[in-house]
Amino acid sequence: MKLATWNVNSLSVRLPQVLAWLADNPLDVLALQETKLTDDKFPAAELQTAGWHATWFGQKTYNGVALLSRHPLTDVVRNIPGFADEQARVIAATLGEGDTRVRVIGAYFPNGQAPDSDKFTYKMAWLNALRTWVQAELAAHPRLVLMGDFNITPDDRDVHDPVAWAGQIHCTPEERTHFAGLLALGLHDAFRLFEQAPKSWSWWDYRNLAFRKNQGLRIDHILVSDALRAQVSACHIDKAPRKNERPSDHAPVVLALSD
DNA sequence: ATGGCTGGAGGATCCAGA
Repeated sequence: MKLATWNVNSLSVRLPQVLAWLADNPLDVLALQETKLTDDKFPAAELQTAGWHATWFGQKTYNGVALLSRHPLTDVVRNIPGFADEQARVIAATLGEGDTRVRVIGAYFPNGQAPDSDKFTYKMAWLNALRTWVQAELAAHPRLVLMGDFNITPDDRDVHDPVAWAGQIHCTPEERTHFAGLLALGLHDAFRLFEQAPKSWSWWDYRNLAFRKNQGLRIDHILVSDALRAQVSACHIDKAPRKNERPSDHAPVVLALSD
């Protein structure tokens, strides 16, 4: 079974690239972030033609998340229950049935803009709500994957220039403490279960030739629960779509689970 | 060059992203 997450920075712009990438990279489930589409504009028909089930949750201009799946998805939850939020950032669903079913949560974590901003305060509140809810989800669904654009670098290995980024958004101690708090629930950063090349990023700024110079951050993550950890056989970042014409600024992260 | 692309909204620039 293969799962992936990809912040596409507008699904209407990137749908052809998503379909092309999926044709070359067979998956069971893909979590999308920043679809930037209201629900009536979601390209369900095109995806269905390509053989994908989908569930989606979006809004105008900003945010928006979706799950694409080769198999039906059930028990869909949109956003964090009990956390009033104008912004469409979370979609969860269950794949399969019986003892091998997997709960999948796709999330677009708040950016936070700057550590002294109101948006950072919102990011902290959102992260608190997320942790409480994920803890409950884990209790109900031990086989769980939490993946998406976390907008957090877990540590300095995930930052191309840790000195310049020290204390900046994505790299503050507060954000990293929240990331560690998710791991403390019994989740594992799948990428770090394996030896990885140094300077592995999932995002590169559009400006400054950042991709060509490989100046980026690792902010897109796949966390797997204790119950799934033994089945994780690979996790990698696929840089190929970042080389496309008119690319997303994020690359997909891919997880393989053995049967 | 001290925020240098990109997408969306709207119809010129501005907001937001990370």
